[in-house]
Parts: sequence; structure tokens; C-alpha cells
Amino acid sequence: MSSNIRRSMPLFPMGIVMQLTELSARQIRYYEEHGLISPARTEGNRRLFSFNDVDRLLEIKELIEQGVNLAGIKQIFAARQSTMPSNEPVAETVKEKVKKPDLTDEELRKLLRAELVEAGRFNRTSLRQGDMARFFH
Amino acid sequence: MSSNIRRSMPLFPMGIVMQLTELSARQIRYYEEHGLISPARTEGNRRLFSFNDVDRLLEIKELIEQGVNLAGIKQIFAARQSTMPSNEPVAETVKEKVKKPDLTDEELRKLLRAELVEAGRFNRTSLRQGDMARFFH
DNA sequence: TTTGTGATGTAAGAAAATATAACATATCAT
DNA sequence: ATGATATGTTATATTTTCTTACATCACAAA
Repeated sequence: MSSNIRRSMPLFPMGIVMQLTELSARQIRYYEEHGLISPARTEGNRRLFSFNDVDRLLEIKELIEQGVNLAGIKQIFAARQSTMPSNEPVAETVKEKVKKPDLTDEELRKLLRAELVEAGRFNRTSLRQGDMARFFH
Repeated sequence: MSSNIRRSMPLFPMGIVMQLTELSARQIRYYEEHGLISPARTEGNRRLFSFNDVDRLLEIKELIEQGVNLAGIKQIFAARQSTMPSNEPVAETVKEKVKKPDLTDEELRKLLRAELVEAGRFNRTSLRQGDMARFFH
């Protein structure tokens, strides 16, 4: 499903993610340092977080609040990765590699934009305004 | 509906919006200057755009490509505002004003976070990861 | 108790991203 | 030709984020 593209698209800067998660920059960077998340970077090396990244940070935060340490969280994530069949079969990943060998961030955004325009056109005439939201279903 | 909160939440910095819309910073600022959008600001005065803002910019871009000038676009938006009954009845706006008299950005983000946590909990155990996306339906 | 480790805070300095303002330019209708 | 509209460009200031280093605090192990 192409919603994965959307959910993994680098969109948010550090400041927003801090507010969204109520984590400190230090914490977020520390979690990255330990491989729990891998936000994208701008050309200028600023972190850009995706919806997935924010999701993950919220999970991390919850687990930490429940007393799990980073090592534990790492295991939990790893276990999930290996034991869960995953919505997106591995083949899909391969297929994507084949069909789109290394989408750049810019290409990704073009894709998103295209979908947005389309989604917007959808309920623009009949409703009052484009709804970027329905884009995430 | 509370999806309005989400759709109007200030999330994106200028750089991302430029890529998402393929508009120049100059253009985006110019459109704001002429009242076509009103992005929020950080404490430090940086613009923060919402999904709605991006939607609007994409609309503006399309209309401009179709030869409509800013004055025309302004009229179109104004007309939409007044003639369309709007999904969200006016009463709702009033109600929100009554129940939540002036939500700050921070409060808005707390709301979003809360919903995210909940949404995450939903398909976290049975699926592989939280799905911030389903949050936007 | 002392020591070590994990998780986070804080501060310094550099670099990137963005802000406003001013001036330039191209198109187009008058 | 003139003037307005829309956008590009440049300069300068400010904010935001980056990395690195050191401080701290809680807790487990020795």
C-alpha cells in the first residue's frame, strides 16, 4: 500500500516533534543514537521526522514510562520486526526496490504532492476546501 | 468533527512546504501578504503551516496555472466561504469557542498527542507498529 | 559504600533555515 | 510608454538545530 510512502515521508523538524511527543531534543537524539529511530536529514543535516518516526517516539515514551529501558525497547522492536508477518510482505520491499530503485526525498514529495492535488480536486468543487487529511486514511 | 483540529494544526516549516507545493518562499510569503493563507508562527516568528495551509497553497497554485490572478483567487475563496454551507456548521465553531475558549498551539498539540497515543495503542499489539496515519481519515 | 552504567540536562560554538526589506525584472493591460 | 502584478534576487538579522563535552541523578553491582 502506498500509505507507507506517506507515513515514512520526512516532514517534521525537531521542534514540532518535541511538542508532539513532549520529549526533549536530548532524548530524541539519544534514542536515535541507539538505533531506535532513524529520521531523515535535510541537505543541511537537520533532522526530518516522518509520521512513523513520531509514532515510534510515542511508543518509546510509553514504554519508558512503564519502566522499560532502551535495551528492552530495542528487543521489543526487534521481536516485532522478526515475528510479525508485517502488513507489507517482504516481497513488496523488494518490488519497490526493483520498480523504484532509490526514491530520493524530492521524488517522494512529488508523489505526495501529486496525490494531494488529486485528493484536493476531489472534494474541492463539491465541498468547501481540499482535504489533505483524507489523504491519510 | 475534531479532524479540523488536526487539519489546522501548525506542523510544517517553510522548507517542507516549498517542496510539497513546489512554490518558492517568495510566492508563499506573497500569498500570505495578500491574505490567501495565514500560517501560524513559532515564538521566534518562523511560519508553521498546517495541512489546510498546504491544501490551500496547492489550490492557489492550480488556479494560477489556469490563469487566475490573486484577486480572482481571493474572490473564489471568499465566495466559497459565504455560499457554501460548510461541513462544519457555524454552531460548531461557536460551540468550540464556548467549550475551548482559545486553545493555544501547545494545547492543540497535547490533544493531537493524546489521540495519537490512543490510535497507536490500537494497532500496536496486533500489528507491527503504531499508525499515525489512520489518525487522518 | 563506592563504583559504574544508563538516561537525561545543560552549555558552547557552528551552521542551517527562515525572516524582513529593498530593489530588479518580466508580463500584460491600459 | 506606463503602471500594476507576480516573482526573483540579495543583504542582513534572528531563530533553530547540530554536535560535542561535561554534569547529574538514579540504580545496580561489586
